[in-house]
Amino acid sequence: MNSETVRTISDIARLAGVSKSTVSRALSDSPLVADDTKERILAIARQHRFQVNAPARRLSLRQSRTIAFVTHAYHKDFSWADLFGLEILGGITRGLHESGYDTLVLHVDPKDTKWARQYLDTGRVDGFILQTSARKQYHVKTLLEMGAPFIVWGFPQPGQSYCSVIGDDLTGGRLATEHLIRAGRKRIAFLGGSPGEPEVKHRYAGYDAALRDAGQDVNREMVGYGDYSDTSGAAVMRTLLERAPDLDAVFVNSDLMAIAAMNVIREGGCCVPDDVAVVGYDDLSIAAHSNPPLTTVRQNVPEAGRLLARNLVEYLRTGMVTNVTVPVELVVRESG
Amino acid sequence: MNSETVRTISDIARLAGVSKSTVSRALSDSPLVADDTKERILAIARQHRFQVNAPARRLSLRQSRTIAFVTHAYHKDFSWADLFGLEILGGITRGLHESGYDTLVLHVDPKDTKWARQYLDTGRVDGFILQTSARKQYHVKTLLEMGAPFIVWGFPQPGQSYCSVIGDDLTGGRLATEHLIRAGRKRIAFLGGSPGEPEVKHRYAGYDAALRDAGQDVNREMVGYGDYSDTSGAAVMRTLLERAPDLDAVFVNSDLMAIAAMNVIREGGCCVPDDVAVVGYDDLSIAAHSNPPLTTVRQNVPEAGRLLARNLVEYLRTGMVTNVTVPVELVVRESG
DNA sequence: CCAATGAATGCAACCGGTTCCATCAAGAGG
DNA sequence: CCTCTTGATGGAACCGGTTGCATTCATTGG
Repeated sequence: MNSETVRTISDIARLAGVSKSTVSRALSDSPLVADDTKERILAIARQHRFQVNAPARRLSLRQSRTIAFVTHAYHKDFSWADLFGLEILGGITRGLHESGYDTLVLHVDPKDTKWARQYLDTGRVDGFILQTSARKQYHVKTLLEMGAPFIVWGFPQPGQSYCSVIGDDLTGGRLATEHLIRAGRKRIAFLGGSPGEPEVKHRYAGYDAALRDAGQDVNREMVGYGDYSDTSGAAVMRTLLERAPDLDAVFVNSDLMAIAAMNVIREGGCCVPDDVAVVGYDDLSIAAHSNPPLTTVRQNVPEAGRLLARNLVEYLRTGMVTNVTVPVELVVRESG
Repeated sequence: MNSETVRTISDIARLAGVSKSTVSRALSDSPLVADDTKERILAIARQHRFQVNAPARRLSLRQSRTIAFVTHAYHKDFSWADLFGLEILGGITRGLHESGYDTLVLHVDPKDTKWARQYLDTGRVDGFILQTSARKQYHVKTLLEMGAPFIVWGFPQPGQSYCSVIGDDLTGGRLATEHLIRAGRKRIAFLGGSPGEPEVKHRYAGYDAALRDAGQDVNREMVGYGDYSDTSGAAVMRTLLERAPDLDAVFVNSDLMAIAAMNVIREGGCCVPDDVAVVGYDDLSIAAHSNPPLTTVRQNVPEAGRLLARNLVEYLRTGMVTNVTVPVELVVRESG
């Protein structure tokens, strides 16, 4: 028995003395095959370490069982600014693997408009997971128009129907701000992500509500916006300190911006958290290892990734559109 | 002209009034097709935004034009300890994309032995890129035995023939150590990666050679080994400081361990670089943003990833085994 | 005892490409 | 003018699966 020659279901069929239809059915555990026949076929398959040919199955079934994780590097290459993407990717690969899907990494140029057709119409992937933030709405629009299956990390546009997973940003903003208020801070700044994003608006709303509840003023000059990256965090933090040198706390919309902000604060001769308390967002793995360790709002990013995967697969199977909000919690460390 | 109905080369053939053989040839720019016919066919294809079906082509050609990036997370999920993997992945996806290949992310359990057959024998991928460090040699052995095409980040085992890309670790160790010597350091410790790895041995050899050239002693108790992760870096740094409290510099085999080591040094009341100078390895993006910014040996990780991709593709095409050493350079920042 | 029923299996078409080989028309050479 | 070559194209098999439909055979009810 030379197992090298057993590559196709026809080979198995020959060995088992049945037709390839029966082998195909046995391998997919069809009830149409008698139990003893099935056993015999599976035994032969195991014995020869048979693996079904993926392209053939994909051609026949017209599905690839592969999902593309769509991202664009913040800079030319992947860098630590893409740490959020890395952590969510880990959850996605796990979730997809659990569902029998493979994960393709797609680095798209934000200006490119053809990537979706190139991967979907060719049958290379069955759907997309969007995490990229720049021009997200534009890409969503394109995908909706072409009827592509996809799921997004972020708030769905009102009036449009598609799958999404998002953190509870309102609660996140509130938790962070209330924590700072409880710690006795009186002049709490807000360093947001990209202005205009619903997520950022919700976090701001939580911040605003917490301040009002505590009877504190909301001060325009204590609010600034970046783009989640560390460099923007540093720049905006500098502006905030110029405009409001007496601020004693800042709620920052990402851990990376928070870490950069802490460096800026220290450069200015202030101490974290004694002079300025800092609360970040996401609770990436790096938050626990920053100096000082970062107090932050945990989104459980890997779990969010897993949900993105499972809900997209569910959508492919049933067409059910899910919009899930994952809970957030405050993780108190030393920065605020 | 309803472009929705144009999905296959047979559709194009009908529209162009030729056979599907001719369309297939025209699409792959075969010289067997007359130029005017080719033009006509390509025009129709463009007009209907035709894309060839990947599974069908893969089935026919028996190649998937997909490469798996094999990794295992350091911890349960991806974390900043996997930053090296993220940056090399960026280069890999770029290199593969340039060669017309897709990138699959494969999270393998280090104990699993079947992953290679599951992806290669099914025709889901054409080859593997190994970056994972735990049990690398074991996986290499398995892949060699099954004749799988692959390329490795790291030193090839002597006597075995397979593709690899690796940094110039000997020079790297020498550059780092010579820099510390020139800065007047007298008691330079070595905090290595996984003991036994050829890369680590070479870096140690460079360290050793530089010390000897400068007439300095090599001291056993000033040498320790971790596993590249930040946690191991912190632990080993603590041990080194216990064994040799008077050390005034340390050459660390990864940026993540170096950053963790700097925190440990500071905890002990010492100052970086005044009391203890630190030189890292890799020059990940995070090195420029640590506190203080890290002096480190740059490997140009994204470019290494790109080389891994291109050389594996080259191997698939020609069977040519390449073993490339990429140059390293010292990047002087503030930590040492 | 025979027809109807249903379970198990086989046949053949199909998924959408690639490519070997045959065919055919036009031009070259004798 | 006829054969030979050459270039362009078509026909059909093939890649390795899945599945609708036909077939076979044993069982069961009338």
